[in-house]
Amino acid sequence: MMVESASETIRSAPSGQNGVGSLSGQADGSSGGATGTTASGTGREVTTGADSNGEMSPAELLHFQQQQSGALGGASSWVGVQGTGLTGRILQVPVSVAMMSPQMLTPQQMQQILSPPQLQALLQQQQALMLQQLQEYYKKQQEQLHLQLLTQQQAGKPQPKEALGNKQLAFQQQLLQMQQLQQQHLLNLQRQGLVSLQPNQASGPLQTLPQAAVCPTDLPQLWKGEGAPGQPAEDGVKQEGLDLTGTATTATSFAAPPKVSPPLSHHTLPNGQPTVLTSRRDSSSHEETPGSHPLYGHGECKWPGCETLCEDLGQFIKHLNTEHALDDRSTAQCRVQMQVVQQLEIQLAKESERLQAMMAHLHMRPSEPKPFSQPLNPVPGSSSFSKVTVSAADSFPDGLVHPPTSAAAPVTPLRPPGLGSASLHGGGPARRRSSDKFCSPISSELAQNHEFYKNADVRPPFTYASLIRQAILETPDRQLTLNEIYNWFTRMFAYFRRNTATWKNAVRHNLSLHKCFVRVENVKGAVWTVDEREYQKRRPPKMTGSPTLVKNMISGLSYGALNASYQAALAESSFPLLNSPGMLNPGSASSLLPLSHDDVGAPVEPLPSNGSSSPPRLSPPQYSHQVQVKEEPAEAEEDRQPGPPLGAPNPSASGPPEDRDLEEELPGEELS
DNA sequence: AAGTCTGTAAACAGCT
DNA sequence: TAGCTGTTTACAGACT
Repeated sequence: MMVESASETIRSAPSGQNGVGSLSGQADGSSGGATGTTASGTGREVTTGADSNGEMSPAELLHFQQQQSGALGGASSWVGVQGTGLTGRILQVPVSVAMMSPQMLTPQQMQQILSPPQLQALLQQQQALMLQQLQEYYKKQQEQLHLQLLTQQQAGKPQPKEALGNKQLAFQQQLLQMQQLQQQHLLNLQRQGLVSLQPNQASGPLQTLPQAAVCPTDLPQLWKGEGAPGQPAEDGVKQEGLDLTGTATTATSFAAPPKVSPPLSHHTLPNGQPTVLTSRRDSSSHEETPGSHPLYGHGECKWPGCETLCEDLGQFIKHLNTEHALDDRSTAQCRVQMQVVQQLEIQLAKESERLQAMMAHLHMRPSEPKPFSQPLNPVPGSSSFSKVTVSAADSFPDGLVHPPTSAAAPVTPLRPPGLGSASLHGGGPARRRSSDKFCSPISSELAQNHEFYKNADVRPPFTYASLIRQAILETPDRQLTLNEIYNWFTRMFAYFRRNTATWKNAVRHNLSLHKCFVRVENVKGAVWTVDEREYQKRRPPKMTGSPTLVKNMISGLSYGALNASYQAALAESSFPLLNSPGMLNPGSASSLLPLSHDDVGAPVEPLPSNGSSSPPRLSPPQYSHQVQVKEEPAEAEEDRQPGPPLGAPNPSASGPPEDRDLEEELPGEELS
């Protein structure tokens, strides 16, 4: 497994022609990360560690193991947990993505398969799940504590306050140890598969654990508060002005930690359970309405370990004042809750920070920030590619690394295996870009990740030809001047706001080189249009003739990438010329109109309104009919000369006889 | 191994 | 003359 860091790879990159050719290797190398522990191994490790401590009761151990196994249970468990309504706060990563758990795929595969947004969503989901399990566990522990305390009181054997405090202290220690183990497990989960940590980071999480969790030795300090250790915190509570019987004070406000946590991107729910890293929390279950109470929801008391059913708010208030009045028990429970919240906040802050670093490392490796306003420095000699990388975080006011807009959306474009993360790092010629060899439609990808590419210095995983075509097709007239193409590139992709000499030359080169780009002289001067026939034609290998490609497709499907856009692409791929006006109107300018699968879901304007070029779309039956119609001999195919100096570009409308083969193979090709 | 595709660089010509 | 536009050639790397 390669653990070579990205930066090291860049430095060691051979100074080839462009100095970028090696970056694809860098991407692969960085994807592995310092992992090597299987999920099951991690779980065993944690469980064993807890057991060896000897401070976990059998019941607790069993429960903990259940929690662990639930977390390690693989894809079905994940989905199952979500489906059970255990919480609505878990990010809804698509099932297909969730299925790609570390138990099923290698880290490299995960990185290659998952797009940046998917990867982030997956990470967040794991975090959320683990935190949630932690909370669930704490909740159960609090219930036990509650019952324990209740039993003691009902037994008529009131223990001295000190004894009670000591018992709680021990329990607190136990909880914290459990939490540390849980954190270990969480971190291991994160480390083992999805991301690669820098070597100096590899040992970081565990080292930071003691910081994240309150050391048991610190507990007396916490418990001491403003009183003596073990002393019930009643005095302290009163001094803190806490009114446990009040209705306005939440546990959260009470639990404001003495050590202020860093700014967090989370919210703490009224019951003290923080949501994780997202605003997608389920507001339905804990929603605070004007007539509600933070501790009251779903007809029951949300006091930790209580869950007493109350018909209405009034009954709940009564219940709250009677059952949860200011006494030792409530105070102790409050303390526990405070600890829980504090620990979770600390942990969340650390995990959030780590996540940011991970995302930055994986997608927008931070380096010298270069605002877009900075003069571009075209380096004729080329290696500017790998020299400059703008941190995407700089592009966002909140400093967070913003994934593509489809980050957690159920529909995300598949980042095909092999494409990997090469393009993510903006390095090197990303050949075999997705729109050409895989199913991901460029327009769909762009539509979904528009904001991402617009702001992040990430090289789009498409060929120049695909991008040029997309640029042209996005315009109402389906034609652009060279300068307008330039503008589209810079407008749509932050990446192209630099290296102007390089990519502009490439654009010109592609325009001239590919027959699919037709230069048309019109009143505006020279504009470039797309000959869809040529564009489709130029794209081997065909699906029908490439078992390897078929295999790739199947494997791609098996990875659960059958998302909506993909299905749309598949659907349209069955009728690749379905939208081809040229099929309907041979001889017109229609062959320059958008029609390929790439336009699925594209923000493409409706067909031009300038008359002849806006025929209605064909239905599948029509397509089959048009296949025959289009075989009409063409005279203009070879004619790449600019069309008549009219507004309507009309290069070749129907192809030469050899296009028959093309037509027959197109459906399959569309899949590629 | 050969062919193809793609990206990059560069030279060159024509035009404004 | 400089800059832009467009064409062409060459080369390298990845992929089929």
